[in-house]
Amino acid sequence: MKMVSMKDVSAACGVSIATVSKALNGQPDIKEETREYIRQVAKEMGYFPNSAAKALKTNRTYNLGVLFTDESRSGLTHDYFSHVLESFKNAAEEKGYDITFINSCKNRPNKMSYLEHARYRGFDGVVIACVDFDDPQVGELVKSSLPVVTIDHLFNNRSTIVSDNVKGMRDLVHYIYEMGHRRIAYIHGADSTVTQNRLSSFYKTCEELGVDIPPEYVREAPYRDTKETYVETEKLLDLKEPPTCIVYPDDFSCFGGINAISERGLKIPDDVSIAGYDGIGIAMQFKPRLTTIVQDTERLGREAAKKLISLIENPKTTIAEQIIVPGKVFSGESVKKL
Amino acid sequence: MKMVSMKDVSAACGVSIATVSKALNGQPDIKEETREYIRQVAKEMGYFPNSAAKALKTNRTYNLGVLFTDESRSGLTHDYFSHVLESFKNAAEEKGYDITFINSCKNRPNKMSYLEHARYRGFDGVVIACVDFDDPQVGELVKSSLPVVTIDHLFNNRSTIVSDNVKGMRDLVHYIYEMGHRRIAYIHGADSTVTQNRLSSFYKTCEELGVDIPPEYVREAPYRDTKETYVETEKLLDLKEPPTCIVYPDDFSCFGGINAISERGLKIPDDVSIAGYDGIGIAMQFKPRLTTIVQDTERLGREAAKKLISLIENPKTTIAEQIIVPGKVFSGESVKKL
DNA sequence: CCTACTCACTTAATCGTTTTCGTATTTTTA
DNA sequence: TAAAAATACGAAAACGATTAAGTGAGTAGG
Repeated sequence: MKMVSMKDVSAACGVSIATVSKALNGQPDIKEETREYIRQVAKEMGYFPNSAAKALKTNRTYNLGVLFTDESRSGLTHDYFSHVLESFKNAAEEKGYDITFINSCKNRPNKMSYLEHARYRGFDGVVIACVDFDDPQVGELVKSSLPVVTIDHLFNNRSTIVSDNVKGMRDLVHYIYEMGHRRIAYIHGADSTVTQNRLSSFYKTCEELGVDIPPEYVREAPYRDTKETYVETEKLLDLKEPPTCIVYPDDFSCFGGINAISERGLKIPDDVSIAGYDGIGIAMQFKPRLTTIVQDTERLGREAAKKLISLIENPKTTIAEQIIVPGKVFSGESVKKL
Repeated sequence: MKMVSMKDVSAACGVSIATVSKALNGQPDIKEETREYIRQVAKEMGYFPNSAAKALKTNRTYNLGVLFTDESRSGLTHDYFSHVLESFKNAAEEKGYDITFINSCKNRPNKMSYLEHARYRGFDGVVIACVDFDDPQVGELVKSSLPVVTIDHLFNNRSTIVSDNVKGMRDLVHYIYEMGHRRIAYIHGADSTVTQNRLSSFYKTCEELGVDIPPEYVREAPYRDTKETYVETEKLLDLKEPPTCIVYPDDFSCFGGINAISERGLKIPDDVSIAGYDGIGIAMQFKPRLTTIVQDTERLGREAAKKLISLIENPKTTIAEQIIVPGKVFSGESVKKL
């Protein structure tokens, strides 16, 4: 099926191609009735612009690149990031942008770097999340002249949208403290900006509250790994003085802890309290509902899109900044009042 | 930053643009040493093709459109479909295709239909999943001349990849039957092809097995809705002869049932058995692990990509067919041996 | 009535490729 | 050795849009 082009419309209207272009794009030097007529005919003929031709001429694709992979290869199936992406996508679409994935170069037959891929496709801008930020290819992308917004990781001179992990962890610890807990353990995720922020905030808040955290209360398990949290939870429960509350890397990995706890015949929260991080749907619906920090994924995605598009459309006046999106304590039933 | 084009390469090499194009594309009428030289120079100069120009000329974008929305607006955050999409994406990338979302037209400023959007972007093909298949816009897309593959829904003359819901439900019912259950309830999802297949398979299998299903054992709740399954589960438990096993629309919605059951002080599976459908990670890890049908999302996505690309690259020899991907019973601990 | 503007449109170049059709040179064939 | 055929490359026209510059008709001003 042949696409109808401006040429066809111009022929049908008896005007030049330029006139059609201007009429359709709302240029001022076209008489109102001519414009209406052309629009009418174009519509009837089923005309739609050809994005490739438009992009070639204008150097604008109205297409945004999305770099969304992580070491655990969870990609789109990652609860947190899929929500952020969904929101990013909706916000971008509202402004007339489409989104395309920048792919893992290893998959590519002709292997391009992320940056090369972005240039090849002519993305107007790029959003980076959930990746290994130490990857040199990511660095290349960030240092390029493309508009870039990162999520949950700060680069020099770049805009970033971060979930407020410092305040989040702080609020969570405060909540737990106020519920009367003093023996608080934290199984934190693998090393990353996010983890560092949460961890240091955990220590700092505990110190402020005068809560002493023995070294064996702080352990590590990868994000979203129930097997590891299962093991670490066992170790915590085996301590001669076990914690009264355990904070997990994220909601998903909580379930590993829940398994370990209930296998010992212990009840949550009566015998042990637990808390997660993220606010994924299931954790907040399943009884006992999980006490957690709900990250505002909707806003994270929306702000990222807004910032990126602003960077694209008003490069002069848009400043690189860090936008911090607060989360909220969801007080489920998994932390007991002591 | 200026992109280096073939023109630049041709100037640097002292050959014509045509020669550069041919050399880079492996056309046969270029001397081997010239080709090597041009390739070398192009590489050094950091040349990369411009996809828009290429697409304009060849009418091939190596970009696939993905239509992935559903009435509950869960979009990317849908467990099942995000897994299928992830796999589709990986398979497509391996063959050199990128993927771009076809968006919900309501978001578009200049509202295009799905088909118009697909034509505008020049997608080589389109995959459709998780949408309201009765939407006239979807119909328009399916009836168009674009290569189309649908997931979990069959259209005339189109290729589709379906999860084998008939066999899946059959296997699940058989498993439950063999565990000794005779009073089996089924809370099915909202009406759709998927639901119809599962439901009729449920009835048929029960009949074959000589299991009588009283009408009040079959209820409806939307997919992924824990509140509704909670309510329906209560109704089932209130029956004078409650079921010994309840099958839910999907794993996620199972958790609504789990809540209802444990709130009554009943234990799973000792007092009531339950089963889900999907095989989402959490359900299979959390104790008692859920008995469910694991849909082969990896294969669904992969087959969809394979079929779509085949349709694009070998339109003559590729036939429209229905590819049925079987699932597997995951026998967790949520169905008790009676 | 002549000049100077506007207005509304057209001409033509251009974006970066691909591809058809030449054409000049070399190689093969009779 | 002359004609035919193969080889290696170039010129130029597209693809579908945008846009600067140009043009002719109508209007305004003096």
